[in-house]
Amino acid sequence: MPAKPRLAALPLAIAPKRSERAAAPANAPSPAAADNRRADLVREAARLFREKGFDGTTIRDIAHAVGMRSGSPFYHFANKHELLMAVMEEGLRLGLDRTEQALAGTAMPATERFRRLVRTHYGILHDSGSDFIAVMLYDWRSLPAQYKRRIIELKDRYDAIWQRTLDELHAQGLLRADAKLARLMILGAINFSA
Amino acid sequence: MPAKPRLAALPLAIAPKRSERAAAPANAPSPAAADNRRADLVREAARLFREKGFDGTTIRDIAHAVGMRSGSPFYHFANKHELLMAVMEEGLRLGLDRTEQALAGTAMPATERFRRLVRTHYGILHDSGSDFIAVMLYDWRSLPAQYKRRIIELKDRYDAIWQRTLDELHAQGLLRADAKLARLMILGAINFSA
DNA sequence: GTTCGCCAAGCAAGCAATTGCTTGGTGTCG
DNA sequence: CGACACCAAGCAATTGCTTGCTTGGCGAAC
Repeated sequence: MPAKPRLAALPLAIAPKRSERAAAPANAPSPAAADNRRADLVREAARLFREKGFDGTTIRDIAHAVGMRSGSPFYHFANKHELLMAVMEEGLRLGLDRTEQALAGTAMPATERFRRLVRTHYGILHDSGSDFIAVMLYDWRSLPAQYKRRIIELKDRYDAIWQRTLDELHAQGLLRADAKLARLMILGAINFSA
Repeated sequence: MPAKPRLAALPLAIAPKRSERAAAPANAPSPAAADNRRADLVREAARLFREKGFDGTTIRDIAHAVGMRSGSPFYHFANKHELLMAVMEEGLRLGLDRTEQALAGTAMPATERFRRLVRTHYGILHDSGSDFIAVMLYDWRSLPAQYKRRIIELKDRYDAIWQRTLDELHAQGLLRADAKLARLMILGAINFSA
């Protein structure tokens, strides 16, 4: 890492600081195609990060993988770390969606919910195109603290779903161990398969 | 990483390639003090690798941590990757020793052996000064394939101890699941606590 | 309908800093 | 002396990121 380029840090407030709006598509003229490239970047970054790690992957690698030149990704992301965060965010959002969908519909016994949680979590980790979550496990260290907060918020939502089910099992006497510890160990066991 | 300096790759066979003997202490005149600095490097490297990752840690960081200058560690290790390998090797050797010691002495029932294995493995992961194994879990990706072989050999010895005990439990009907899968999940659950 | 201004998107080129590693020398101790 | 352990200085390559400019397409004004 070249660290922060200290001298160039003054924005001068002249340029519109373009990548500012990357998070808010607003009123794009061709909304469908517009965000495709951003999504391409996130997808390829996920693949490469998983394969070679965050530090092992260069911006040039990612740009090249989607047919851009080395500087162009910075149009969509302010810096490399925001790209990493986008990968993790996408992964968690996908995981949350799939999990909620797996539990949706009519009520079901806690044991069945538990079964589905395990199955879905395993699926999320191993399905094609789900490098996103693996990146979270591998490269969590590389995410600056300021970005971690955003991701933790999402992860808490995911953990809460598990916790609710495990608490229920515990209340029914079907789980002897402490529910919180159990969650960590069960998720640990499944995650380790990655 | 500056990647491999391609041009300098030819050894030229002129220099005695000093760090060659790093792996084989052989007949040092003052054996006690001589290897201390090498051990210092390994210990501090382990701490830093665990904290900031292999790529996130520079040779300068490690050197500074033991009171050396940036080039000096290369007297003890041919390159950064060999230092990483030394960390993992040390960790596994320590783990093996502790585990064998925990099981030593008189024969004991498989359930008791299992209990001790779990306890010891947890201890290895969390005791002070045992960053070694954590580095293996975190930075396995960063180890070049040629070095991986050496480490895998040691790791197999460790796995074998577990496998023997789990097989025994399985034979006694005390473990219903497939023993090999069980080992992965149990170790996964414990490792996840790191 | 064509011209004009404008914007999203990306390119080409390069800067500044970092980083692994090398080389030649130096103090020290047996 | 001579080896051991280390330092000082620096090289070559890499890397994140910036800057100024080009291109294609759109809508409004003429």
